[in-house]
Amino acid sequence: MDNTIMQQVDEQLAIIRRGVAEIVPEEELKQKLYRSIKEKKPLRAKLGLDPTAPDIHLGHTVVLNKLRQFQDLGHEVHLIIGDATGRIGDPSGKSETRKQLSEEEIKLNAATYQEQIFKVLDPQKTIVHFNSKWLMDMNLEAVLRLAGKYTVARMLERDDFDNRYKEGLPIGVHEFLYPLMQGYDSVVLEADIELGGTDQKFNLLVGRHLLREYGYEPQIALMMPILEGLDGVQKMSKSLGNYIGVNDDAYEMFGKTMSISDKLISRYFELLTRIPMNQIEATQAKMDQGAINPRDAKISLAKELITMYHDAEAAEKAEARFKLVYSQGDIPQDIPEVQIPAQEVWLPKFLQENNMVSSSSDGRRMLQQGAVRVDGEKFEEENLQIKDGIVVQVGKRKFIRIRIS
RNA sequence: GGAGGGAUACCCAAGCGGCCAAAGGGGGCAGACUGUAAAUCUGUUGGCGACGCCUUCGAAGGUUCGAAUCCUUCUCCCUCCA
Repeated sequence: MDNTIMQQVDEQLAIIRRGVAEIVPEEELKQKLYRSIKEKKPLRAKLGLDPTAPDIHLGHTVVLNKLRQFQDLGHEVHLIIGDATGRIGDPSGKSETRKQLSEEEIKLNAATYQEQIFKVLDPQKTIVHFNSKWLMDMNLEAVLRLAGKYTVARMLERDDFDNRYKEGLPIGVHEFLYPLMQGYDSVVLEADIELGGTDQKFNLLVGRHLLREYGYEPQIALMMPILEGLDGVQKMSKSLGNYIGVNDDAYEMFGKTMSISDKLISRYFELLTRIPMNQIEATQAKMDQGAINPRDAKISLAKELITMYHDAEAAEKAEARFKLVYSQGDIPQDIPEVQIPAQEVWLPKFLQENNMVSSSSDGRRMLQQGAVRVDGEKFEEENLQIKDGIVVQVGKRKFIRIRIS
């Protein structure tokens, strides 16, 4: 063992370990790193993407950030767009069979996906593959050979299958093939390491198993934690509406970040930014002592995120606007406007038409609950005389400015 | 293939002839408090220019003055047996 190399291994490992949930097995990773440095041969790190949801949010970036670190350490990153697997739909965590996507949809999603992903990854150092290239050409014999590498009992060890099976929910036979296909991708690429969320553990381990079965060195499985959404409890997801999208505008990002739970601050710093760990820990310690207002920590988190996905100037602007609106209760400048004639409007309908409430009944409720303001003053009448430039507000964050047409 | 059980609003779950737009919880939204945080408290949570009307309890029919509730058929799911 060469000590200089060992030192480099430890340095790399320290970076790689940041934020990870689990590395299986870590000892093998060390060996691979050692060999990689010694032979100056980068490791092949793989991430499979299911092109079903074209909008990526910060939850997805947890694993992308990790990949980026691999790139920065000089390793090779292979991105697999699962256009073939997407035809099946990953059964992970699902209680029902997913719908299968058309070729068109997948192409479109894949393009959007890549564009967003390169906000985190270095496109120069990323190799993109479509797994239909090898999966769709497999003949029945090859598929059967692949299927023969795994057993039903082992498939059923998997939590989501197991639960579905126990609860008597249907499991399509084709769904058993999904982890095998994903694992086969690793075989084709001869992956050294595959990344994924903890929910991918089973799939990653199948890949490890298959590499061995096909006579290659098994891949390392590296799992990143699933990021909690804004509520701090449930995982960040689009369908739960508790997410920050990488395409969100700067102000939206700022607002959403400010609304996260305090206990999430350090976690977000750790998993979503490149701020050094010792600095994050120091900030946390100060918050615990009361030396720093958690609000201020959140402001710097928000600015950090905006700088990553937009730029520093946008971050400043977002902060300024935020302070104006919420800390001082003022009405922001750049709010949507509507042109209408000078007249009297019936607010429940008016609010609905401008998407500030979901129905006129809802609008009435808002009025009754004192949630409606006109030019900053609480307004409880149902009818409003339109004047040029007045601002109507519902709740804390919905504004509209009226212009006479 | 046979025998039972189930499907209720965003989710879970009561209701089993009128008092049911449908208990309760979760979630959401709004108000108070704040740091647009958390916790807490309060209100609200189908639609309609509305003290009334319209649509909703898996689907379609039927019984009844009146049905989420009873009957028939159908769809989907579960359990046991083969």
